[in-house]
Amino acid sequence: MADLVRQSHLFGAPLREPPKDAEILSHRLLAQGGFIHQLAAGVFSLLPLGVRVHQCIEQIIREEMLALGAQEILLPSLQPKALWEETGRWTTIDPPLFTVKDRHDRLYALAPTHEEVITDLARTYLHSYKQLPVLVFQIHTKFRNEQRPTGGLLRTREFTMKDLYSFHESEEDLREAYERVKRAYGRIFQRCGLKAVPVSAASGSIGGTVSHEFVILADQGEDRVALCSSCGFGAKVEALEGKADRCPSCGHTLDVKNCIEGGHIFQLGHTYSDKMKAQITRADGKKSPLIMGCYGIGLGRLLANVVEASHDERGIVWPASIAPFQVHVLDVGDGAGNERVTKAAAGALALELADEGFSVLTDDRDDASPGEKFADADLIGIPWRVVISPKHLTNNTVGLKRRSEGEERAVPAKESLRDALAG
RNA sequence: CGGGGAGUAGUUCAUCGGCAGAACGCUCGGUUUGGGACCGAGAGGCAGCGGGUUCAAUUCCCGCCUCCCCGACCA
Repeated sequence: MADLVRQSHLFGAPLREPPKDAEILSHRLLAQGGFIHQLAAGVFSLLPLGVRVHQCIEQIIREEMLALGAQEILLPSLQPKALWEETGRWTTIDPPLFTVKDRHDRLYALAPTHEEVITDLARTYLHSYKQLPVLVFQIHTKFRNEQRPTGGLLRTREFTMKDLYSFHESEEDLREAYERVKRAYGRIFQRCGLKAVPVSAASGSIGGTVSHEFVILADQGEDRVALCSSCGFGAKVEALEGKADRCPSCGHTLDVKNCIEGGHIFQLGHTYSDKMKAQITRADGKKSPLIMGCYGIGLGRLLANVVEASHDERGIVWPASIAPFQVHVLDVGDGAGNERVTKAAAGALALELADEGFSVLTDDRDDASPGEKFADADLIGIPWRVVISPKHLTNNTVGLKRRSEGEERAVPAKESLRDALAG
């Protein structure tokens, strides 16, 4: 199935000027590039370009989750008040719940996280140690009633999250799974083109004992992390009780740096299973509470983090693994009446590439000048740019340029182009 | 939730008591074409909402709503 989109019909074209409210760089580039559109404070639509990147991230995460042996589920966002009262979080969770009433005045929470619902399922379906360990995950919408959303996609009130929950017979099993998930998280960020490091963190209103955040080092980050250059220790500054100047592990001086949170994993233990009476029968015939872990990554934030980390003065530079398209085909005339021929050649090439399995965006706009097409291509940030012009047609070449590199080079059309794109 | 700022054309912004403006974008015609081209003609507005002052309010006053920024809190 050919994956080909004509830019003349793209829903959500790049804007000449960024929206005035976009101050954070990733917000500006994503909004100007036509990836996202803001509806309300902290509430965004994903336009086709944004959805394509989002889906690439989803796919990477899904692959890593399945590789862990996790099974995909889909849990409801509407959750009855009574369920949240079992853990006490109906009133204590921070930020406070978004709530809605049905026609009978019954109250529901719009789920900010799914520990209650998954624990309810676990106590229904898990009864024996023989079923354990078991890992389940979903990629789904979360609602968080933040006091102040900021930075475009960096902190929103509605967002897509991958949340994974693990169930174990013992704390030891939990720790083993926790380490496996931690490694998978490292791979996820790496595959998305980000360098993220796991550091000790505070558990907040999720609860539990041990937790780690995956943080992305960034000057404009709103959080602070303390790193030890000597032994590799790292912790969120807020998680360090008292002094954040010396490493609690080896005593070396700590470097405090700005960072952005990319993911958070928790060893929950039996906090939720105690409150919700989720128990299994062990080999010795006795009952014990399920031991749980939970693990989250915000997809929109991850997407924004990639833009923060990978851009230049002209626009976004997508890593190939999550780019909205693989190839951007541009036709450029020279004023000698060749537009029709050039456009036809570009259209044909775009279709061929799409038939061969490349995802292709083709800038077929009649009324856009070459400069405008180049500027938009740089802004959108597709890894490969292929230019068809009368000059290239004459020489039987195409202009090939990597978004991440400097100059365009002429390559012989057809096979050479395939080789270059494949390499 | 405290402090600050802002709501006028699709977008970015002028006008600051007296018939609603520009640039860009959009439509039509023509000329252009390798880094955001040009000429001409057009369409496009309850000036966030509600009240008040005034002969007259986009403009002054009051209330509300919304958005942004800085703080305190979070994937």
